[in-house]
Amino acid sequence: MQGRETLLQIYEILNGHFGNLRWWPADSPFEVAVGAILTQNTTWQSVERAISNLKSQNLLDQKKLSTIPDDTLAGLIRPSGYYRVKTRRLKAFLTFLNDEFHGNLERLFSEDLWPLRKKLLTVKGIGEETADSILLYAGQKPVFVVDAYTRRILERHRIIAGHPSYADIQKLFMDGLPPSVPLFNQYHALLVNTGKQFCLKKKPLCSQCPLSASGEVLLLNVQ
DNA sequence: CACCAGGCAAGTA
DNA sequence: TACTTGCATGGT
Repeated sequence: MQGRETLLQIYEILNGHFGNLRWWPADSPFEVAVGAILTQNTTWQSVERAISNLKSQNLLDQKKLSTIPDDTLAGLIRPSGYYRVKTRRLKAFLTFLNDEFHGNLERLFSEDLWPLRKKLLTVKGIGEETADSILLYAGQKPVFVVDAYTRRILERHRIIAGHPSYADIQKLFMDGLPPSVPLFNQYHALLVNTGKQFCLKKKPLCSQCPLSASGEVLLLNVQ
């Protein structure tokens, strides 16, 4: 598995195109964690409405959010879609936070990355991407976030073939890059921006994508 | 009208 | 392990 040069090469191309994205704007790590759950299979724009509703009621903290009725919470996060499911998921996370870490995110993030990741994955409603988003963007842990855009971009550019698992793709990046939080943060942001602009499901504007336009050879097959 | 979005869990084979 | 389905609002 070579890849190190290629992955850094891709990063440089995208970074040159988009610049610093300063991603996951939020006022607190707690807001990041809530946003990570709300954004599941949903546009960020929709999530912002939900977050805005919570903020307007001053509910965006661990204590208040865990005590308000499910129906109230559901009504507020409605614009983000799957609002009943996401209500359960938020409550499950808050319960987990209360039970295991005295409701304290600082305490949660004081644990080591991989054991903590494993614990997060036991929470119903927190899967790999959500866990990694929380760990990286809220907890400043050096873990690479893989999402639908990441997979699609890599497939379209034939950097991966077949159907590698989340763990396979994550390993590709983490073996091929230095474990830097700012790097992982910006890289994932770049991939999402690239996906939104050039690699949509129905409109693959690959010819206009910076990766195609660069003329670089980006062939790298995993496995 | 159809299709998609920064997933996940539970069920089935 | 590898599919399939339900969840739901809001934008194109």
